[in-house]
Amino acid sequence: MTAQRSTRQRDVIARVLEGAEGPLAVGDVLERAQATAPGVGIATVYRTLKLLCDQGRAHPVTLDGDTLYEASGKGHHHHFSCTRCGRVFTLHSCPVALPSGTVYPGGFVVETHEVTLYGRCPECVAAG
Amino acid sequence: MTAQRSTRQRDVIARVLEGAEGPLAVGDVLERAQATAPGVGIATVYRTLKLLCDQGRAHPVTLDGDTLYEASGKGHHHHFSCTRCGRVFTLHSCPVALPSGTVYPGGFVVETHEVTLYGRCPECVAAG
DNA sequence: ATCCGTGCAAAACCTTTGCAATGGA
DNA sequence: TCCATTGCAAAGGTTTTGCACGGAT
Repeated sequence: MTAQRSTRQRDVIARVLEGAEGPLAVGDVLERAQATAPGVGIATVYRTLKLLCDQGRAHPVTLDGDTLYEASGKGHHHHFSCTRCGRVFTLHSCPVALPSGTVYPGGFVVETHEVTLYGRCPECVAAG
Repeated sequence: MTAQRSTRQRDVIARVLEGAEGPLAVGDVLERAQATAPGVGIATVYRTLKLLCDQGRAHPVTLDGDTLYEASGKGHHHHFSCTRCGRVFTLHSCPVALPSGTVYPGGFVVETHEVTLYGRCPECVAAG
């Protein structure tokens, strides 16, 4: 077991994920982290994200080919990807009823599921 | 509108996608295309996949961080990823009822959706 | 005969890694 | 003090692009 040190960079990056409105791309994390801690390097962001994922404090979400990261422990949820502005939002209601153990037609035993909705976010709907 | 030419490479690549048992990675497409047309370059595969996607004849699927491609026109379907053997299956029934235009809680206007189920495929269930 | 499409190699990206310097415990 | 962590830059891997040749119309 390696000793973990608490550093300003790690705290800032963890806080960026926790305070986000949805999963963030590495570049977004870097940008937001730099707003609080100028000088943070991209390598640190990658290393810290990997660390947080290994610790189970965050996890990757691949959406539309991009790998995004979000903090764990926010309960069961899904994502909405805006086809106009590209932002990804977290949805707290779930459109499917597939409890673990459900047998899907064809004999597939479902353990978990992921749902992603695509469309216009409220702001983009308002913007026409 | 640019004129489209029919070439051996494009035909072969399109046929590879259409004949696949599920979505394929770029490397798989290259490998299978070369079995029929030796000498096909990776750049042509990328360019042709992009072309087919633009034409709506194929589309990308990102699964577990990898970008895979599959032929279009196989109807509305989703994917089941087996957590034991890693294979991806196509599911022809849909567990969500979200027609285009549905307004989701929060004011999100849904255009399309993607669902991926994870669990044990029939074979892996049988294998214990 | 056009000029689009191809293969090759270089370029552009994204992510990881090596290393000396920094800073937490 | 020790050594994990950092920033930089170089290395790796993947995808895209520039260019001259080949092939479809």
